[in-house]
Amino acid sequence: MMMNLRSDFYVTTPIYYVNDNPHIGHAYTTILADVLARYHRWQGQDVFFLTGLDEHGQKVQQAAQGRGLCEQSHCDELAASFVSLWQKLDIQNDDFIRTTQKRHIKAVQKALRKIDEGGDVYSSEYEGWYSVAEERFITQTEKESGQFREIKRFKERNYFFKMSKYQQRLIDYINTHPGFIQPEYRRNEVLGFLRQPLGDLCISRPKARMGWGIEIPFDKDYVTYVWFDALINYLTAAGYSEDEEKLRNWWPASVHLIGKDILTTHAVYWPTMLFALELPLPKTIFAHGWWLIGETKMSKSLGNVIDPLSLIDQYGVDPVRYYLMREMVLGQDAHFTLESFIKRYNSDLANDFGNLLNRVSGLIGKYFNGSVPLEGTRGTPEEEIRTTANNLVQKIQDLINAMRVHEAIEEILQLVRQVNKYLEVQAPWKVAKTNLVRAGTILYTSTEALRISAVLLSPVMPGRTHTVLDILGATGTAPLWGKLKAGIKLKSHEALFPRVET
RNA sequence: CGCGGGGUGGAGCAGUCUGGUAGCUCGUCAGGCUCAUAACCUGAAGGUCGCAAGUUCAAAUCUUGCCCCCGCAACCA
Repeated sequence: MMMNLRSDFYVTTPIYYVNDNPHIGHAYTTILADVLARYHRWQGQDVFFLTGLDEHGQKVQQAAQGRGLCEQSHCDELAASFVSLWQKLDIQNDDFIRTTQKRHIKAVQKALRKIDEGGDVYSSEYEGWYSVAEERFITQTEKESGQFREIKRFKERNYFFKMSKYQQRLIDYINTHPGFIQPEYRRNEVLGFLRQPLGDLCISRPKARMGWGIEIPFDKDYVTYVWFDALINYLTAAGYSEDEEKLRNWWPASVHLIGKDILTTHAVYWPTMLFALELPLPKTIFAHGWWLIGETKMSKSLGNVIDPLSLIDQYGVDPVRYYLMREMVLGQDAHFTLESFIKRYNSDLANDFGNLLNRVSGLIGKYFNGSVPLEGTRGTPEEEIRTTANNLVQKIQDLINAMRVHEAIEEILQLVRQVNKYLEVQAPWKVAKTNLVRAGTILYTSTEALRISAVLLSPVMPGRTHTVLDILGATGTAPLWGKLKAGIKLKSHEALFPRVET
């Protein structure tokens, strides 16, 4: 990974289009960004985590009209629903950009002027098939698909960005920067795409047809088209229009998280735009897969289609964050089912992690009056646990830097399982009857390993891990072996993750 | 032959680059333990590693051919 050449970390989600309410896809990307941001903060880096909304365009205009609202009111309402979801999901973003904000309008117009002055913009008549029903141009293939109504031959003057000019430069860049587009097979897809001659990008819409957008600074009859508007947001928030100092600090972004559907726009349009703007390219563009809800027909007939977000109210936000992060395999699609959620919840969180807390706190309560015992002399089994825990810290950092979140989580759970096994073998409930000092060593070791697991899991489950650390009297401590203080009275508690009976 | 990814015990994945007893989680069965959220621990059953041929002392791993699944293929968030 070549992501961390600097000590700071700028992570973005796509800006979400406000023609509909937020769904699991939005939630997933944003949680992933939040988890990465928290891990990097925890590593001591300065972090800038950006998310936001794309509020311009025809579909927003239509959605607003359909609800009998003006565009801005419609956007404000949906913005509120996104913000409240982020609160519910424990998202700690540093900025929330909306493309209707003044700073963004300034940034887009500045960028348009810049590429125009650079000679990369021209105006031209575009002729093609136009679907009146869809209110957009369609391709020949789409026309032949028969899925579009009221098709007309249509001619329109528009502004174009000379994207084709940068094709070879982009190919060279991708070839010399292996980590730029991830996962690797997405990079190959982009390179495959770039084997065809690249066209130029239409970046305008006449106001007469679509007025809800940012006016083009050199032609008052036009607004800029969605993608040109949207992509610039990553620059706006980094200070492009109003703070050169800030821009130098944060640009280029460390990682743009995106869904696989918007790979081309981010891996082709955006880099060529940045070339034209004479700005460096983001270090990494990472495309993840999609959540499929159940198994289509099967789950429908079983009546199992549920809104994943509704699980938050029932099970809490941490298990939902955990499930989404653990279940999605790098870059691939994942299946969301209630069954797999409960399985994951019970086996990992209730049986392994939560139950370990109950075991150690119960034993310490019984044999040490609730106070953390002295570590004493470590034997071979204790050194094994300690070594695993110490090595785990570095391993987790490496996995996170490599964007392998689900593997990082699995590694932490391996430690938890190892400690459960260790307890079984050492049986402190037997040892305590003859050798209390030795029992103390066993329990200190187990508790300390649990504490380190909780610290390492905290970016994924900030709430419940904080509860664990609070019970152990160890909030804010580092994942270094020995930070757990002997003599601390454990707080009483309920089951951390009550088992879900099925 | 458009480009690319993949096919590993019932399920989901790792291992393939750097050939050499096929690993993890869940599930199933049997036992153990009893501190714990009927949790935990141990053991077992279960795989011709898509098919075929080749290279090699040795192939899931390298080569070739074939079959099947999936993604991408431009202005559509």
